[in-house]
Amino acid sequence: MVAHPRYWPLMRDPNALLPGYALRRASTAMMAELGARLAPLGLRSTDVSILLVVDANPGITQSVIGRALDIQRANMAPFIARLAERGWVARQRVDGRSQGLLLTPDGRALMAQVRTVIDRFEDDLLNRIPAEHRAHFLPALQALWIR
Amino acid sequence: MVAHPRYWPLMRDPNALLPGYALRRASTAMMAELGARLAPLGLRSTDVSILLVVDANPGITQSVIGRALDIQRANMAPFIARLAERGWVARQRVDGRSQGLLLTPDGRALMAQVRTVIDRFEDDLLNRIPAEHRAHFLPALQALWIR
DNA sequence: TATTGTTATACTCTATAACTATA
DNA sequence: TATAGTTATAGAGTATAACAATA
Repeated sequence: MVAHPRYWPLMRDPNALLPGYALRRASTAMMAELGARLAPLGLRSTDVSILLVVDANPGITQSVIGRALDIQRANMAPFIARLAERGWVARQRVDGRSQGLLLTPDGRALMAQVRTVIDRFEDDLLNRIPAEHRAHFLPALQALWIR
Repeated sequence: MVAHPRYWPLMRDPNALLPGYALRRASTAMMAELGARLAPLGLRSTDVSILLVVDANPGITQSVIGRALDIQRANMAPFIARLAERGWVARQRVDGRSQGLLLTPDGRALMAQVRTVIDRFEDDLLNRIPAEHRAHFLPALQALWIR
């Protein structure tokens, strides 16, 4: 009889040596962690990405945000609708088709809390990386998606 | 009148400076790329992760694979069923509850093709990273999810 | 003609609960 | 009592197609 798989003796996982696999596992682990920290604010990570762009670019439209964050127009609609419904984002007419987006006073108050969570999260993430690799992390990632 | 958002002049994206955000964008970009390369083989990236573990650990059960790859038992079932249905993986009794998994001859032939795709993909991924950052990439990622 | 915002829809991935059969 | 495999289901994220109003 074979050893019971529950106590598998020397499990070999070839995936762990593949940068692509490690990238996916690291991403899902960190996004789960971030999601847990944002849940008390009623936000998900995509909400935060959108709010940061609106805050830095008052009057921007959801189409432009979508192109920057690589989110389809069709998928932006419910995100913005939810942020507006909760009173964090306001829409102002740009022309007959477009509406510029702004943070409301409530939205700005929320962002103060968001920044506390994000700063802490990013700090903790970087500190999990051994010091000698830390400075290389962001440039390496950016090379994989920017442009 | 404001500048039309389509031609947004100096769009500021605070997200691009956040390691956590860059990690997510890099991961989704690379997984989309891998998905496109695996599609001709009728495989998705999770199939490949599973097949690599089975190949390296003949007789392993799907529960043990799930714990290694962080896939819920309930979500492993349809993956294994599909791989067995296509004739790439065979099940053999371990005890009344468990079944050990093995690659079939067809499965081994498929793996030769899979390895060609994966080797090329991982090579291309690393080569997109500037040389001075490259060696730091895998150790940094592993620190974020291993253990 | 092209673009914005929107709805509808579908597919994947992920998470939980519950069931059976077995240990 | 705990585990393996399974089914059902629900929530996200993501992709395409289509439409009305507008440029």
